[in-house]
Amino acid sequence: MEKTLLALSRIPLFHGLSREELLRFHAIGQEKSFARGEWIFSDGDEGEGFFVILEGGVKIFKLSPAGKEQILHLFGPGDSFGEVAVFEGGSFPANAQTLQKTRVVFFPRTAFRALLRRHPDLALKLLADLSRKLREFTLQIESLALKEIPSRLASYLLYLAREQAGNGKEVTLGISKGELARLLGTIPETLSRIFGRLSGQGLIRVTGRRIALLDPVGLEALAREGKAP
Amino acid sequence: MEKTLLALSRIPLFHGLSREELLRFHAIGQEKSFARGEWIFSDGDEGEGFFVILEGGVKIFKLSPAGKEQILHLFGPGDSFGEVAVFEGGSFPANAQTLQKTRVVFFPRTAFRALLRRHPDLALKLLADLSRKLREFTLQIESLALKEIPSRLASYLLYLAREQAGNGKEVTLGISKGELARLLGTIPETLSRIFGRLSGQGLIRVTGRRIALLDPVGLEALAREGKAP
DNA sequence: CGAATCCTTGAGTTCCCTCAAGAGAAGTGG
DNA sequence: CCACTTCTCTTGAGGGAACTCAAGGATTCG
Repeated sequence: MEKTLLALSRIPLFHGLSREELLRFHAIGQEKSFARGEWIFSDGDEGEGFFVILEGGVKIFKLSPAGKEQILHLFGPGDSFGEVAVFEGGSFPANAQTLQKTRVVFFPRTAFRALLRRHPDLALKLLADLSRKLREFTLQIESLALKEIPSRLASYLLYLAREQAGNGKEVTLGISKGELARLLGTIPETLSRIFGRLSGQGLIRVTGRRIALLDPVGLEALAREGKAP
Repeated sequence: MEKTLLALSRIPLFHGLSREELLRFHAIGQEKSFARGEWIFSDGDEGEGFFVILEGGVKIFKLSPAGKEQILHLFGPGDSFGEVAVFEGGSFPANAQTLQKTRVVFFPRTAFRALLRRHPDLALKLLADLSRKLREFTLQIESLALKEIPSRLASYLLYLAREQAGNGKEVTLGISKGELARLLGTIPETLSRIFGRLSGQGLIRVTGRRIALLDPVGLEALAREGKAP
């Protein structure tokens, strides 16, 4: 349908493609819709292709056998996920679940790879895309291994402030505090205590999902703190 | 020199290239040598290109301001590293240091990208390469966030057993126990205690850098253990 | 307005780290 | 080959950050 074609043209991955090229990708893409909280795929599933988000939000996460969750990525419109299974190994390396009502385009592995061979520019864009994800993972590993939780939270708040530039030093969490805990590698109880502690120190003020960054300099210092050797 | 050309042909990334194609990559590659413990690049450095290891070993790692180290990758002959800076962002996302005397080939960013456009097969190989690294990172994040240290160690020992297949359930650490601690996200003291505990439980026997896996089934169970929700 | 979810707060525990010191292994030079 | 330094590893005692368990408040939503 035409609607999807227009949507595809707005996806960064496909920027710069001619209308004709776009049509080829449109021809192999399949639009799919998911309700809030639906599973798109599970860790270890055979990956028959990858996804590009048109609308909504998706979390990519790992689960421990006992059910503890670690969020790896939060993705929104224009982001792609599941590429790993297309280019290597064949199985998805984590779980994917929607955070809201979500529309995606699914690109089947074989058809996409065949098309990719004839579009070196797109291959370079995908290389950049995977590289960005690798870079984000290095930051997440650094966060998990080398920072304490208050420092991880400060880093995340400053990251949000950069994303939501111009909000006058106030950021809005796009996710619940429970999800945020699972993104930062902790649990809601601990996160709640740390919100309280940082508020007590005058670094932030918490009003529901809105966080006022009262002392950006102090937060920067906290974000930079790391564990001892 | 001819020697490097032969070495290039043995690198998985360049498998399947014709002699002529190989010569083009050989033409832009620069061989470099490093002594043991030398820094190849630092976190945040401008990345003018990437590296392929001919001989030796390299660790990629992050440092906290206080000097705590987290190893992200250990690479050996045939492995490449530093690609992230070639395709996105321009700076290296972590530090790289040799573990032994090491020879590498350096491919300058611009020349490599230009060449890559004309070799879609190589682009697909690089996509597979980056995808494998993304998959490994998901495992490492899972390990750091969802497993306790004994479980991380068991996972690593079983991973080594798979790599060093056929050694009759005995593996050899390719790195010092100190490095292993920094790979698993802990410190030598803790690792030493856990080696002791697992030995006491009859799961392993430690003789210097050689570890006998006395109870693979028990180790599998330990490796699968995860933190509670 | 009640149910369900999300969040907060408290008390107790645990895993792992810090600090400190000694034992062992490995490489160096006489 | 042996004393030497140097690096690596082990062991002990103590402390702290974060987790578990439990229950009460606050939102949200039908």
